[in-house]
Amino acid sequence: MAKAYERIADELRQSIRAGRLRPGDRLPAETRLAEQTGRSVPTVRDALRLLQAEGLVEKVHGRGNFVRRARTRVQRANSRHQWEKDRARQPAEKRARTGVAEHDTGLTVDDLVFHAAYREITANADIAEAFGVAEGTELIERSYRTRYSAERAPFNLVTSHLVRDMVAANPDLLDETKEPWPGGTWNQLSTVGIEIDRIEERVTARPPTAEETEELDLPPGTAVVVLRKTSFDTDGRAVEVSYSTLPGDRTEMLFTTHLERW
Amino acid sequence: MAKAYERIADELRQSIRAGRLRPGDRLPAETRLAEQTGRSVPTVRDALRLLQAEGLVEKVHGRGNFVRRARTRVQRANSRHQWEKDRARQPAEKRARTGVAEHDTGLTVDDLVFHAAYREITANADIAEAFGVAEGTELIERSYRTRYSAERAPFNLVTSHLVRDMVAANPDLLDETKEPWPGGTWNQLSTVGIEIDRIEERVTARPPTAEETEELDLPPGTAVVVLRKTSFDTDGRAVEVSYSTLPGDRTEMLFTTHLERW
DNA sequence: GAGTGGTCTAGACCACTGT
DNA sequence: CAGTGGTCTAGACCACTCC
Repeated sequence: MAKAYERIADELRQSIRAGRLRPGDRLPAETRLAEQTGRSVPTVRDALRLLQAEGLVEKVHGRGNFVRRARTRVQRANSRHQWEKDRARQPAEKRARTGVAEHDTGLTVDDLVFHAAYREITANADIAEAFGVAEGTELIERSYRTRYSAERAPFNLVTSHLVRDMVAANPDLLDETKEPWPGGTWNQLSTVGIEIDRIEERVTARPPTAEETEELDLPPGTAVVVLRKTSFDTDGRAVEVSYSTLPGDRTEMLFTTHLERW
Repeated sequence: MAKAYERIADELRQSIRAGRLRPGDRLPAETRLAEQTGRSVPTVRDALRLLQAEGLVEKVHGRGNFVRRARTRVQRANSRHQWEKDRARQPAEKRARTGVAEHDTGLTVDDLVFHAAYREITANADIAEAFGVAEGTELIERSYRTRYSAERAPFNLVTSHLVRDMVAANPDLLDETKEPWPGGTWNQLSTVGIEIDRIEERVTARPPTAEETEELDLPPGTAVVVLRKTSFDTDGRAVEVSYSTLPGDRTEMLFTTHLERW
């Protein structure tokens, strides 16, 4: 004997899968569903919460419960790294025209809004290990936010770290008012003689913290994807460590691996 | 004025972050928390649900609510592909000794339990496009499950597709009783003259379906990571398409990208 | 203002865990 | 068995949306 809220959820789930309820349609009001099923409103709400967690239903306060539409996805391919590397040595005029975010989304600079902030911090154990330096080493921490002009919430939160001594030869790199920098980090590093040779990216998914839910405007039940990127120069030294927090429901990552021939 | 359940959640969250409640500790009973905070039990339960969605609290029926411990992670690196390719041409005795799952987990074949099942299906639009063949083309669909011997639930669900005509030259590839095949798919394909040259992996995260929650024994609020892998041979032809469903809270993926030198 | 979902109460009863 | 969380009820009142 199944639980009441599961049976209600099953019925609605089937209506959605069978197309009797289509994306964007409003479900019957909670009080109405309670009458129809002969259950109390809280029990109906338990069923709707289940469907919300599955991404099938979206609750909108004051308007109703809706069958969820697929959201536009942002693709991010590791081929972007070679592209960024190539772009870093283009003339300044060409570098300014498009950034890696536009490369990923296929949009122009006018469709996107950036925000950058710099801070000086010291390395914690985790970052120190990634860079292979002592804990407490001085770092530049740069935080980036990117969003569509048309939307309120950013689609990523990026925190990037550089070792201060490694980049201090070019004082402009310590100055946030120079953002956005044409050609981005890759060009910045090239001004102090650093060439990037290899990128390691670690991808995990986890539930969002309360702060991330707020800032990325995540619907309940959506996970965030955390991408930790380490860039190594031609000497095998880690030169940049960054963390990207991405909304799990609208991010697709594409990684291509080339193999040695037999 | 914050909502009651949020205030209760904040208090508990702070106790956990400050270390007054440590991983594995039991929280006060729900009735007890209701008394302490002067709220009803359902309101306390709303607070606990919030913390559960954040991965901070684990609810155990009949025992209590607990501060969640970090779970053991399974790492999966794209260096596994070169490793698998190399292994495919080792002698059979060497191939049998260890598989790619052991390579990822660092365990031996005795720690892991496999289950394989074959089916013959026809290509839907999505898979047909990936293979570059017509819809309705005959495919072999193979489903794999892997779990730790000590645990009930598998840590992945894998569905792999091959075009039937491409592999029919070796009838053993159509026979599920030959599993586990020493050297895996890579060796299987080499028996019909296929060498894999390039791998594309698409990673997304999404809420689990009701079936996946059941089969992977996922705690509520945990996302699944879906990895869609396409293998291309030396002629650039797609020869295998597979979908892996992984529990988001215990999977880390590592991708290394090598770049051209300046 | 009418209709919607969001918060909260007070309590009954069931299901699971450990002793 | 005692103690825990899980399900469910019946309803009050608030907050939001749209007309």
